[in-house]
Amino acid sequence: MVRTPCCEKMGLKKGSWTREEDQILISHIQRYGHGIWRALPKQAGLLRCGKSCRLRWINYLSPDIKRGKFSKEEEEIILKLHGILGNRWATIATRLPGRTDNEIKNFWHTHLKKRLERSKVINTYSNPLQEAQTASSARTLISVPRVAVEASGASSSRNPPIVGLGFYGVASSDILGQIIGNSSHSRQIDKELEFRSNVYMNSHHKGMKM
DNA sequence: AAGAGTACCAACCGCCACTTC
DNA sequence: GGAAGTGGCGGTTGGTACTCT
Repeated sequence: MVRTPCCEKMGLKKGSWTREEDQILISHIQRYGHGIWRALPKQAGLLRCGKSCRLRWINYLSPDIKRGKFSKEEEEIILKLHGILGNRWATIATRLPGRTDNEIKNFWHTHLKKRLERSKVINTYSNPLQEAQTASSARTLISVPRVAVEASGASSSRNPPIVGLGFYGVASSDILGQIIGNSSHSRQIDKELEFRSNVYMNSHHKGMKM
């Protein structure tokens, strides 16, 4: 299918947003709502493409957004959910009110990823045998269902097979088996992941209260 | 003081899923 | 059923601020 370009390149502004542009966007959305994003810039009198407006609003201008540093608790939630869900920033963001997928993604790449890598290195040096055993057992659990899922067409660039070690190995024998047998694969995998992250969040909150 | 290297984050791009006709 | 339009997502980039030498 041939797609029309997101925006006509001619005359549309790119790069950082100015205060004036922000104000125009905010007041337009407050007055009329965003409606169809692609039509919004023209209606609001902005020389931006709809996508750019949407991103700006969702990630920075929306009143629901919580700015500032991530708390320890938030960090922990991101780490755990990333272990379960992989790079599904949007799904992870739904568990962190006020945080956007972009913010979480940036935070992951600039802080948590490095920290995780560092701790991995430390663990490897401190206990290489255990590391090797863990990796090997993880492969055993993961390899079979992953191959099957891929062969069945359940994986895609949007929903790649999950490589996080969280619950995936546990899921391999029962639920994934059922999923592989069905036709609407990725949705079910999503639901499964959704469920598991909910389970985590519930247990996490219970744990926090204790 | 200044240049180089690094960290951070806002924004863009391309792709895919969903909806509408 | 399929083409076309739109929204949303994740990966990546580019600019700026900060730190180090």
